[in-house]
Amino acid sequence: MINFKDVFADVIFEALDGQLDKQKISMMIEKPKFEHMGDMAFPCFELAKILRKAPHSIAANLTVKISSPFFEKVEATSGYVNAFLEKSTVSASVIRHVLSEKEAYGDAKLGNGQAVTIDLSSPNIAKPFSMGHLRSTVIGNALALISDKCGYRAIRINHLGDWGTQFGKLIVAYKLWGNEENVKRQPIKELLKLYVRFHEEAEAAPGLEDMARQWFKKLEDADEEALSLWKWFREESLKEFSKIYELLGIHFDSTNGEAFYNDKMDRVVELLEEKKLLVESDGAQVVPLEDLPPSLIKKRDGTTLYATRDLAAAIYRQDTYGFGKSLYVVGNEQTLHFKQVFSVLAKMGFPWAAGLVHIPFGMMLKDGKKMSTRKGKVVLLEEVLHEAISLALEDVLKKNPDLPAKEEVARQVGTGAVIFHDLKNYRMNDIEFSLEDMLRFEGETGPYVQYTHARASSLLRKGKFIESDVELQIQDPQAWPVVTTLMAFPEVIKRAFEDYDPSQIAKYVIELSRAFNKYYASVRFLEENSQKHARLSLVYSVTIVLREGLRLLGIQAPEEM
RNA sequence: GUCCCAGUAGCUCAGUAGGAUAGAGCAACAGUUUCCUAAACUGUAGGUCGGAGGUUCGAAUCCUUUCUGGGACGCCA
Repeated sequence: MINFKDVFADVIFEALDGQLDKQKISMMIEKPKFEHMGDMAFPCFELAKILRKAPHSIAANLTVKISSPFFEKVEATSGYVNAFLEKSTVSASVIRHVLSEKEAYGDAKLGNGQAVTIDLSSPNIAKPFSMGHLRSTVIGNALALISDKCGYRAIRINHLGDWGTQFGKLIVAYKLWGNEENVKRQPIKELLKLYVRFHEEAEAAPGLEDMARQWFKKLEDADEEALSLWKWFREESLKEFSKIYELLGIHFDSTNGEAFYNDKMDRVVELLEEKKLLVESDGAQVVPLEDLPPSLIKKRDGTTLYATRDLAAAIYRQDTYGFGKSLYVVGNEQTLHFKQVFSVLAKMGFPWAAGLVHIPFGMMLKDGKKMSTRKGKVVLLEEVLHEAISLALEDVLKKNPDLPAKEEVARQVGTGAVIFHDLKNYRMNDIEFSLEDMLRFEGETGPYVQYTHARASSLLRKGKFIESDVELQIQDPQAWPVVTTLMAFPEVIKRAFEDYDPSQIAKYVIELSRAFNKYYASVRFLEENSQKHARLSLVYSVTIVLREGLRLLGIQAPEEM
């Protein structure tokens, strides 16, 4: 596809006679605010200083010198050179391109097949999968899909929270108040109940905390009873989590959690000692850092900490996957921790440390506050998903009772709503939990985009459109915003990858849907006339790009709903 | 106390490698279906871009300062 921005930059460059380099010109070109100002604009204010002339006269001057078969008109307006693309030529070029590339449209060759590991989801065993974990899961999954689209090879790692003192507490609570049947029936719910009860009772009986510490010690010493309880809790929890992952359509390449690195910690400490980076401080072993607080490697009692574990994990991942980039999709409250870990790895002399990136995100808040597992104040993701799916099913029954596979479509739409709701906003924003917002299917939502896709698909079906009908000469003026939006897709993908920001794709599919729905309202597609094939060719392009955009967010696009 | 993130319409948010008249959605109100999916579309109303300084031809966007909310600051992860 011709890059029309480059074309515009070229003609400006020539008209300017080398007074500004092409790169600079290209950066200055912007999209005008309003449609009546054309498709691309070049502001002349900066030139005014260099040329010592008024911007509007520079613009007028440039305008006269420009001519290109791709522009139907170029005009000078209040200091800008505004270019209007030759609609029929450009439309034909865009549609031809999308339809020949299909779902490969927008593929970028940034990664050259390089591996990128993505640390995502990472729920804690024996704790409910909360709305908070949803964020890491869907953002991470979208980044994985976007990375693949950009020529990387994404490796999804679910770094399970399957180790730590909480298991001591859990074992104590289970031995005191738990029973096997209840745990088997509803593992997470029951384990959470035990966990919450432990904290309640521990307030009055501090001895419980000591027992918990002892049991965790036993676990670390590979005590048989402790270990078998731990394994069992882990398995049951994982079974529960996999239901959610299945609903969301997410899979992992590795579920090696914290426990996996238990036997790899000593080596890290040795390495740090070899490189003379460890220093004693208040009885603990730390690595001092410039501009950052020191990183704690070993506690006073000789045991390791989470920093040690993350160091071990990073080294293991480099050895195993040879990643070029390694992304950690973890909440922004851990920003300092990752800065420290990355900085220690750099001090250790690993050149690949430059490829480590923390992808922080804002919290899911409830009544303006962080949700607390300990007090049992969490919203369970699985319940939200089921709620969303059953609401979607109600809508399907109401609006499209003859639809086959209603349950599957309801699943796609319900989960689509939940995922999209999370991805549509910039990830650093805190999100106030609102079931009502999450289950909304109208306006700027996942179902709105899915609905647009279904509508468009329906036109192709009813119009009996086939590949050989493709016709590129579209004439409707209302089609133009659709075409220009389609044209922007590859840029959006690149930007989303570079900023690690899936919300840009979410915003894009909304924009494309809006443009298409306006078009839809203005034209009768299935009328038999000379325009039918050209119109449906554009509709076909829209379905391809919407489906691909949604796919990159981890959302499916049903053909009917 | 130090550091990080955020503050834009009643609500949720776009817009932040400075540019033209600050945009959507929700909620409110008024419309659109003998017609391809009304989960849609059209219109009305709604703003001192937290405040104050500064840089600039030009600032929601950059700098300084201040207020508010959230978070992090060594033996939890």
